[in-house]
Amino acid sequence: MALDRDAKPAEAAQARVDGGELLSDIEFLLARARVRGSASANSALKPFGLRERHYAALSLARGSIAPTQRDLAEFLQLDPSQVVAVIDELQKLGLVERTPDARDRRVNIVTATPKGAALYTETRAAIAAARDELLADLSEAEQKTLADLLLRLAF
Amino acid sequence: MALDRDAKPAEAAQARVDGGELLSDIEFLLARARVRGSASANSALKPFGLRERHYAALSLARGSIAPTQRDLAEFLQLDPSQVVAVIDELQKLGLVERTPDARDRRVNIVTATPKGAALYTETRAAIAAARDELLADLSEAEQKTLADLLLRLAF
DNA sequence: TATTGTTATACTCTATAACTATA
DNA sequence: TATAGTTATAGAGTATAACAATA
Repeated sequence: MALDRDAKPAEAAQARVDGGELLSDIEFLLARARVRGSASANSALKPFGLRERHYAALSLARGSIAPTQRDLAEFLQLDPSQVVAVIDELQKLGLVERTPDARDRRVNIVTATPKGAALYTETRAAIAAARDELLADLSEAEQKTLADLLLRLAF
Repeated sequence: MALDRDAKPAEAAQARVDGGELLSDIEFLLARARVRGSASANSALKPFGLRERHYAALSLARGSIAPTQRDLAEFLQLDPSQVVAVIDELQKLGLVERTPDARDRRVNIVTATPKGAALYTETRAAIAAARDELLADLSEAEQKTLADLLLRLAF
């Protein structure tokens, strides 16, 4: 048996490992925080049969400006071919529609159906509820600060 | 030709798409910021033939407490089988060594070689240089605040 | 000739289960 | 019986190239 090597997994590694420099390494922290964020959102979305990317695409599709698939690819940082798959699935579920642009028939404009808009509202609430737990250690003000800083970093 | 649909890709999507609610969605922002962070770090590491996970493992291996592979798995949130692959590669490059623990011969303790420690210093500087560009829009104080908040979110 | 959406393909990342050697 | 490391495998996620329809 190891001497100081038998504690609970989660905290153990932190106590046992010299994380030193990594713990102030913003890329490492971003990667780790994002894993927690994705897990939180995806777990909230699971009952609805959706994942993060579907939620994000649905959110944009029900916005005030109906996006093209190209717009979705750019904004969501997905390859156009990945957008095809996401929209295929959302369409199969009756949550969005593809409408060819009358002015340029190569273009598909993606809009949420009423069903899609309604489900978006539900899923948004589910994600927000999970988020409360995710961000429990941060005050409201800190959450706001974090979101602001991330927004400036993300774009 | 589209009317308001012809601008440059990057800014275009932001102007053209109603990102509204997503832009205050911390999970979405984390995912996007993390893509930028990983791209920055991986691109800095490319000349050295390493990727983020190798860098992180090397960082821990040259710390004051030599980790076991299990420790690395927990701290880096990698599956033990993935740690095998990472350490295999680092070992093949002569950057780390596996030493069986005398007290428990199942356990491998991972330590950086002098060559590994030296390369770590180099790669760390390369990542820091890339980071300056990544975080150019944030002041020093803001960078510090972001790192602190992420640390609390990440653990 | 260039662009949108699509299909196909491959490569990385992640998750799971089963095996071995040790305990 | 349980654990550390290993192997194998399958599933997501991501990146690239080529194609059809349209501009």
